Amino acid sequence: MEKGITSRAEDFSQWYNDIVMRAELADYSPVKGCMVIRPYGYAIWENIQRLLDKRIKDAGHQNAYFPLFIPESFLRKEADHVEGFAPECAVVTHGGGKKLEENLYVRPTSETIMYAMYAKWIRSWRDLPMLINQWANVVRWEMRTRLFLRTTEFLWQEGHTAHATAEEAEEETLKMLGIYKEFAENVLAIPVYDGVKSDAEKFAGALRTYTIEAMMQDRKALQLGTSHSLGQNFAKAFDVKFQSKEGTLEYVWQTSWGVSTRLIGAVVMAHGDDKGLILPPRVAPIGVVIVPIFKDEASRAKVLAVAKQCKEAIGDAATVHIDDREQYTPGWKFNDWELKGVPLRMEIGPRDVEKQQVVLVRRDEGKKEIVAQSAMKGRVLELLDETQRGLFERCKKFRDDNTLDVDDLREFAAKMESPGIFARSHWCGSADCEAAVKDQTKATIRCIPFGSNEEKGKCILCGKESNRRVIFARSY
RNA sequence: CGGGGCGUAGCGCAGCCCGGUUAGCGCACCUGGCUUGGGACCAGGGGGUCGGCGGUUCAAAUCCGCCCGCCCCGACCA
Repeated sequence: MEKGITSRAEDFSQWYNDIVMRAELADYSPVKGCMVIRPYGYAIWENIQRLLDKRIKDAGHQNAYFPLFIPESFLRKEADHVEGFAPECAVVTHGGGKKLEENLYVRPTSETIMYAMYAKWIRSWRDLPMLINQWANVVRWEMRTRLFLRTTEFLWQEGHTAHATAEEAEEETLKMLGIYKEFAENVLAIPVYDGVKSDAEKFAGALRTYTIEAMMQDRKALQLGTSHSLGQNFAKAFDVKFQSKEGTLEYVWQTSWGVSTRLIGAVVMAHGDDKGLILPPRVAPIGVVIVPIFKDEASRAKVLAVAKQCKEAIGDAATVHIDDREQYTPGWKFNDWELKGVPLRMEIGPRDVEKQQVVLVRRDEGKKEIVAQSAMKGRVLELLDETQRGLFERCKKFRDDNTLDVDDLREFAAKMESPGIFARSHWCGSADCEAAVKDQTKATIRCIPFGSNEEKGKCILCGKESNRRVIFARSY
């Protein structure tokens, strides 16, 4: 393995690519714009899936699977939707050597194919709410791709629900956004701003789009997840109706929400350092790596025996890996596991065997700590916990320190350029002002945040009355 | 699609300007030895359509033309 990763300060984009490739999360594929998720990266995704899937199911949803192909006519049924997605779709025109009667679109998202089925399945208010989630791949023919952040094909989950009332659908939309926020903060250790998107940024076909937005270490924003209040737009397009208790025929109110493999990119850019990845313990494929150190066959046997005892003692409380590769020196392994972002390293050498102790080193802080073997398990779990919390706190402080109230456009533009910020600024609500700000500063409205107090002010661009601040940033 | 850069061993590169031994170096890989508390060392070894096609020439990685691919920067986006 080659030494040296581009530093974040030197070139953040290059650093990101170096980490993803060198930590063996993903690799470029023979297909342009597509990536191969390698075993170590996929293990992170599996952890994300497992932990998020539990939350989705606990909230009452069931998993199902719908087809990859969508008839062209389905996509065309909702005007905004087709306008938003059709240009970036892959289209199948031939099958079995023959031209198809109707083109099939490879799903860019599954609203249309799913709601065509909902129309069959929903008859009565008793069938509601319908709460279905799907784990799937989708394809969007993006111009420029970046590993995990934007690839032609990506993996995600998409939840799609149907409700009897607007209120219930709205409640569901916000509930799922809340689950995403809790997941991002407690599992990925990434603090997020939650709020609503401006009309310009909302999902094609939605009434409203809610979002969680995080700050990466280059101070750019990354949208981690969205939850859409679809209203009755799709219900009307797909004729999804139910008979109410009162006997009337009503269109359902719908929601959809999703997060993708982009979350892995977020973890890299939120926590990593110049040595490599730093994984939050809750999603790390390996929580603790034991590096044995020995001089000869005799010490080797003793050290490995103690390593195995430690692994067994920890049991299911954390995932432990013993790195007993013989062709590498301990120093090489230290660097390798730091690159891979394993949150906690345990060193065991002849001295430690002698004194019945182990050496523990947190990945994020790098300080060595000697612990008696008798106290090892408790301390390991404590340190994993502290790492999980520490990563969140560090990330939150960075974000908060770089989130500023800005009321002057010149200052706004200057700070967007360098060092880059989340600007809390007033906005009059007009799409023209929003577009002009983007044009002049490359910053977009990430969200109109929840929980911000009403406050009189003047639009950052036009100076007209505004009654709240919104968050502007440059984004991925 | 516009701008920039790059294609030589698995990876990173030198050689090209100024054509001429057997195409070279570092890392990785294989064998053996010796080592292991922050990226060890020694010896031996395997691996190449020099991105592709065509042209110039006695002779092309090197000069010329066309094509292809990839990466980075913009417009579009989870």
